[in-house]
Amino acid sequence: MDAKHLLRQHIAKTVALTDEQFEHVYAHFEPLSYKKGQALIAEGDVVTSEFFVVQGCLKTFHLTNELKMFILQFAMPTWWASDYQALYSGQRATVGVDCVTDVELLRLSAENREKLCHELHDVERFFRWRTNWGYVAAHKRLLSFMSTDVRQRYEELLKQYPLLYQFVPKNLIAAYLGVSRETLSRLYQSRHEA
Amino acid sequence: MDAKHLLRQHIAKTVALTDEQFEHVYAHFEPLSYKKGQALIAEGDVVTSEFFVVQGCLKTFHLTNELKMFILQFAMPTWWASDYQALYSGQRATVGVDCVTDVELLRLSAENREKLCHELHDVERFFRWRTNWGYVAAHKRLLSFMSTDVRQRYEELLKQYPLLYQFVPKNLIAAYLGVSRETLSRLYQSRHEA
DNA sequence: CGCGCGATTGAGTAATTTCAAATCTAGTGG
DNA sequence: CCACTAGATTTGAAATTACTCAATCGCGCG
Repeated sequence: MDAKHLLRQHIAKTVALTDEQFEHVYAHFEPLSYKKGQALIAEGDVVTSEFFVVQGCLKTFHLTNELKMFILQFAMPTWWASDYQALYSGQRATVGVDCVTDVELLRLSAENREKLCHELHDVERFFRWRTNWGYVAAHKRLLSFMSTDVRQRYEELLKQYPLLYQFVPKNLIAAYLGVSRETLSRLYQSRHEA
Repeated sequence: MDAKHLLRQHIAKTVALTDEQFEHVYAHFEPLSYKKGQALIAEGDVVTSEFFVVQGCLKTFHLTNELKMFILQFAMPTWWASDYQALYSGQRATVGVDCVTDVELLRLSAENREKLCHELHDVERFFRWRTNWGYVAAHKRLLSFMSTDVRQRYEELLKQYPLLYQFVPKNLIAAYLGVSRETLSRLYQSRHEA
């Protein structure tokens, strides 16, 4: 699936754009490719864009004391990623975004997003809904983080992304779950036994 | 500040509505009063509305095994609260919303929200931005939950809501921070000493 | 063959939880 | 005004859990 069609379908789930409208919208995106390990946003950056993942996997994360990494989310195809706090407030990035695998993505600047939202009511609606789902996902994750133990979060993660487990190093999984890799290692051993 | 003016000002921070437009919008809200302890949404409910807090304080929370309570957020005046997952997906509520104090609020049904969003592009924009800020806040909280210890989260909470500490029972504070009330109690003792 | 990196294992330590008991506080009725 | 009760808060001590740090294992690559 190429970037254009993927975005087309993704938007179509929320609002119906005519072909011309979509062409106009699409013209405001910039297709980009990155290699595994490259950074799209580093902490401290000024953030001007958000990214729509076409292929591959991104992670958004935060480093404490330059020591421990915490992963807020993995972004798979059709997901969006950025430091939205920085993007909307103009502050410096407090979270980084980089490539877990080689990725193909579409870049949209905040400027273009606002332009499109003004031009087309339907685009504004699309972004409202997209953000809504993001909000719901963030709350779900917060809740899962607060109220369930590591064991359960691990199960949930495997259920949600069966693939992730295969190509993502265990220390990243641990950083997503919020435990040390040693603890994670011990967890899925006892799981395998059961 | 009465409900109408508060909502007016709140919206004005994002978009400029004419008086007639605002009157039209306001007509879709229902002013309501509740007493401390009353539930606006109980887990398992079908959710049809969201709430704009005019006065008082709400909490959104989840109960595990009917035993432990985890508070996702406190909603103060000009904040919105609901189970947005339930509201947008039609599923049953997984989080409850109830009154920490006596509250005055404005109820907006999902139906009316969508109607208004269709009628006025600016209202759609308002809700996009509102949800954006909610999304950012949720991520901030997730990050704070993952990467900082209880002690720091406690300090942050006090800084963010100096008032909260006075009228909210400690067990709710503990449920917000994600620790037992015993641990919280021990924490702010050693803090007082320092 | 050996190096290097990710993953695992072990042992000791630090922090939080749980459960139980003691203490405190505000509101009520006598 | 005081005693009393219910709910909230604090304290203590044992048990659990994850963490750290260090050592070992396993495997791919030069």
